[in-house]
Amino acid sequence: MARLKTEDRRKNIIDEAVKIIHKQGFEALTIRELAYRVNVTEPAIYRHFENKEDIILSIMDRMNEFDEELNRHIESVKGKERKIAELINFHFLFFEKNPEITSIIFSEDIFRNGKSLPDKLLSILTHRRGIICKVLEDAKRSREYQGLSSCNLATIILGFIRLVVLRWRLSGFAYSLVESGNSESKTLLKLIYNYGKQLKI
Amino acid sequence: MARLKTEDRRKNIIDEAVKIIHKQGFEALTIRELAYRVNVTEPAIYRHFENKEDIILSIMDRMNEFDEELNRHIESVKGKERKIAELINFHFLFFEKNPEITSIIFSEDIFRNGKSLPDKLLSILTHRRGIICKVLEDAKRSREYQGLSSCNLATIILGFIRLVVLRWRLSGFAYSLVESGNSESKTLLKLIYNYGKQLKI
DNA sequence: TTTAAGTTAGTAAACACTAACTTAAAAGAT
DNA sequence: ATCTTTTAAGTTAGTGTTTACTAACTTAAA
Repeated sequence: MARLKTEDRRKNIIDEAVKIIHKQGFEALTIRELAYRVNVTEPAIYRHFENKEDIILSIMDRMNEFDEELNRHIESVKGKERKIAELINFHFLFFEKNPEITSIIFSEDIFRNGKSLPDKLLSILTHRRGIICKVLEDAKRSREYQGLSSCNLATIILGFIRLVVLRWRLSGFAYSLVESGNSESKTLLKLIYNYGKQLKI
Repeated sequence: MARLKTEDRRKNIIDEAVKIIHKQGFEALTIRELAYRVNVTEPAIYRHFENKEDIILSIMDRMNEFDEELNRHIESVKGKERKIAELINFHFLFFEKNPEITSIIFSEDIFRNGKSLPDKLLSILTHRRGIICKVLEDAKRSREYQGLSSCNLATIILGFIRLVVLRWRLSGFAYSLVESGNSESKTLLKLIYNYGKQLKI
């Protein structure tokens, strides 16, 4: 059996764990299934993780992938005009390219049990919301939109994105999220961008 | 042991099942826990339900409670002016009054496994979306709003509501959903209602 | 007396995990 | 470069508990 250093094996295990959740649902994430997918025996898993909760905490850390990309995106649109449209599009692009991560990001019930999972989840979601609010404040400062509360707008935008993604997931990822999502978002963008124009009159 | 007719016992069992999911999460819904809560032994459960999946299908039927109330609400606002605002408020009122049902309605992953669960879920969600679209078409016909696609608007509104409710749930139902939700929805209503006004100019 | 709901006493399988043993790979010695 | 020792990753062989569920028996209610 080819041995991996614990760093690499941990990544290998979490990669497979995410795949299992994505394809079969959280209930299928057993140590047995995981060991099978990783091609080691069950006890080998415990060489790298203390227990199952430890594994799930590491799965949650995968959400950081998204947050990192989100921050990169935010840096890349500084100075651009339609930051909101770009932000929405970024979400759809990212998720379409990484469907597996939607099985973690949009499945709050997975992380409900355990000692430290709920707190960690709340912290992650709060932090991300903060990022979006800041983007919207930036957009507001550069007059991309006016007269609206940034954080309330964040709720509208994020809620919209979540539902569009959920429908895509429930369809079995059966169509292009980017096309469908951006088509639907025209209405939301219309509302936001034209609200500013109306206020100018 | 006081015996109930199967009709009553089934209701008793599903009531308790919903409570378990709400308080402890889906994972806690074992036949053992359920029997304990109902005050019968495990095999007694099987007098009334074929198997666990049968139980879960019946839990899903509880979503009909909401849809029935939704239809009642729709009937009661016919002819009124701000149907959209009323609709959003209805959601928050209903969920605040029935927090347990949010543990079913907003937990798609629960219903992921099993032979018939995913299809049933999709059917329920599609049907409900259809209802909301119709309400919005009605509102459009009575010029409550203009220039927007009803179904895209439904996505925006439903997505918003879902996220507001999710945050309430994650807070441990720690504040008034009606107050908080309606406060946040002012921005969305502003967008929708003012868009119509802008088009008139 | 009959029926149907409830019980006791299991069943097979799965679950998360441990202890002791094995061995591949890295580190150290020559 | 080669050999030896050490380390850490992987294995076999379990453990105790829980899970969904069944068969046969009991009993409340019609």
